[in-house]
Amino acid sequence: MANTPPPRRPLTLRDVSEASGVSEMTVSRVLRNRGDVSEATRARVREAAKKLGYVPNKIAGGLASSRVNLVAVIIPSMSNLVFPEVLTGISEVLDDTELQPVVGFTNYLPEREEKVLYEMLSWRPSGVIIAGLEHTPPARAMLASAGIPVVEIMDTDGEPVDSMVGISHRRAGREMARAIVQQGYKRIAFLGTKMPLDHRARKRFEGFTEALAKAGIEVADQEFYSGGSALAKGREMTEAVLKRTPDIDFLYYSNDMIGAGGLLWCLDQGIDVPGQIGLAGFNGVDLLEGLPMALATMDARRREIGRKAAEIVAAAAADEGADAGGHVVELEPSLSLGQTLSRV
Amino acid sequence: MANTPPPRRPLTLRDVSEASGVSEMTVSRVLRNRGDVSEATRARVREAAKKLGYVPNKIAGGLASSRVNLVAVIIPSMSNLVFPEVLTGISEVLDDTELQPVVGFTNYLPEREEKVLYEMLSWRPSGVIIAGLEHTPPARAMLASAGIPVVEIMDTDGEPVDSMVGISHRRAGREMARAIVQQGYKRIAFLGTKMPLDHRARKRFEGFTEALAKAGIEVADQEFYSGGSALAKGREMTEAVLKRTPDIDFLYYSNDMIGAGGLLWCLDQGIDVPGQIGLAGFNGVDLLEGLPMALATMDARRREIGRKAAEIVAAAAADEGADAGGHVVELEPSLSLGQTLSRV
DNA sequence: ATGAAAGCGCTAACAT
DNA sequence: ATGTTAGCGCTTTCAT
Repeated sequence: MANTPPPRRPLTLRDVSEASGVSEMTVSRVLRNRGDVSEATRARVREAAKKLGYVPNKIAGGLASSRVNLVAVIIPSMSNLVFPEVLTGISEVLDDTELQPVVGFTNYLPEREEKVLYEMLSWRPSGVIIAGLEHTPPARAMLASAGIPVVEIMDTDGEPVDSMVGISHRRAGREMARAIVQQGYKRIAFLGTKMPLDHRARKRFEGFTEALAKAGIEVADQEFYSGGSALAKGREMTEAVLKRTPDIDFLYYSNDMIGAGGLLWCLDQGIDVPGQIGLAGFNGVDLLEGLPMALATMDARRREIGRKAAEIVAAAAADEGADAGGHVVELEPSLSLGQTLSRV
Repeated sequence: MANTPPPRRPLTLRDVSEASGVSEMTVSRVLRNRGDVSEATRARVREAAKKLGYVPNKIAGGLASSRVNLVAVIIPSMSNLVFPEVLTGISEVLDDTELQPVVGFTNYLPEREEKVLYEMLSWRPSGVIIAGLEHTPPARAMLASAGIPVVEIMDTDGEPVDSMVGISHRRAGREMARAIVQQGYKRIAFLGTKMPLDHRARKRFEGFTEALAKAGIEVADQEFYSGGSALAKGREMTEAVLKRTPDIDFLYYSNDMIGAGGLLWCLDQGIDVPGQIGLAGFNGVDLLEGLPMALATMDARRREIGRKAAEIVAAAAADEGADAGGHVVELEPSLSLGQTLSRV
């Protein structure tokens, strides 16, 4: 058994062609399952390719065909639990296609987003999925003139460049406010991330205060954090708020993790939840099922957002231009009262 | 102000060359900051490129230079909390380089891993970072003959194809067992994921039982799960084990999430932790700081693993072959006793 | 069903 | 400091 010496130069179609005695063109056809090739030569080519350990060069293929099966996915970070879930949705859908996601992170910085987008576009991807509707003017320009499907995700409060898939965070905030008011809570505090650049959190907060205002209620106190362990922060912030404003009867958190921390703290303190104080979070992270009480929350439908966005890109890529784009998919965040918001 | 009509055909270097009256080659030099170009032409080229909205084509560039600044990252999934953290480490390091991570998911399936690897390699990346040391023979062969740095991560119990960065899970299991025995616990249960393909969990379990055996102790009960909300599963499993084997005095969980669920359940039941029953998890997810008690755990140093792996790839990519590869970095998982393992 | 020629958009290598 | 030429490895197009 002669062992093949490891090639220093990566193998090319030519190598397979020579090894199989079939023209490069036909080898290419076999390897891509295109065009008519007799079963006999098919087999010979396959065998040769396998024996050599040939791996096609998509760089060359992409250049020749001007078709690149990459989808650029641009998100703030991986630390925020929601984005891994969106990505899971995206890759579930793309797994059934030829498309491959390529992920870039912006760390919530507009300049970084611009740079990452530029880098991504230079790979000539088949589509772009990008978080949020707020981008720098150059970024918007790049998206608009890229000539590929662009799906802005997470948020639908604004004008998309092309398509958008998400929920209305303003509406989510309003609905939560209404539910809280309806249960008779009056002294309501808001606890969340500092949000200079977290547009979604800001919109939720705006919707929230707006709906409270309609009921003649103002946010009684608020507290913001950044960084650190969310569960621990939730405890700290809750303590701070209740020390400062003891008559608070409801705590609205901008995410479930800090909400869970707050809940644990309240229970530790022997506070009657939801009788004395009600709580609600945001996101519907099922990671948290199993807390002593089910936290009221609103499902942001992250996985579906990922799936829908990927479907739009995949459909457009398959159609090759037949698709006009401009899809708008607004999903409904579903409120779940859990056990911390319903004063039954 | 004449507005440029949106080009249907993507712009090429040639367009910039014509718009600026500078040769394609020099345009290329300017855009890549290579070679000597006078400040004057530099400015003209930059302006033309900007005005046109030119975005370079890396597909063509990659083919011409046979240099592709992508790093293939192959991991099981995004749902397991540890991988987003590894990715964060990787992208922290790569952000300071020309390299871009491209992520592929295997869902813990060896065949999928093989396929994803093949796809990735066909992009001719500058390096591969892949989770685990266990791969199918074809996958190993591809890695070995790819001619690029390969870093296998998470685990160091085995033989790497090239470099590896991780912790010894066997040792992690052993150390946890020793700590538990040292505190005088005797009736010890193991609770974890079903692990036909989770080699790391299996190795931890092996190390764990091995060290217990040395102390003359056998695992008194065990329980496995798959899928579902980890916190909730932790509760259920804990209840099941304690119902079945009431004299258990220690619960070792294969991850912190189920450990946290177990802890919450025990506290609900009024069980004296760690007096009556001790608990420990694995991973050191700081997500969980803020629980009623700090769960004993062992930090798997995920972020550092990501960073180290990325550094190895980045160094090799910079050196261009000067680097022989074959790096082995075994990090020490650090045990933290928390409040659930030290019977002070 | 198979092959030959041309060229995708860039960059390496060599002029000048 | 700038330009010219060739070609990266594949696919498209057109023959046969």
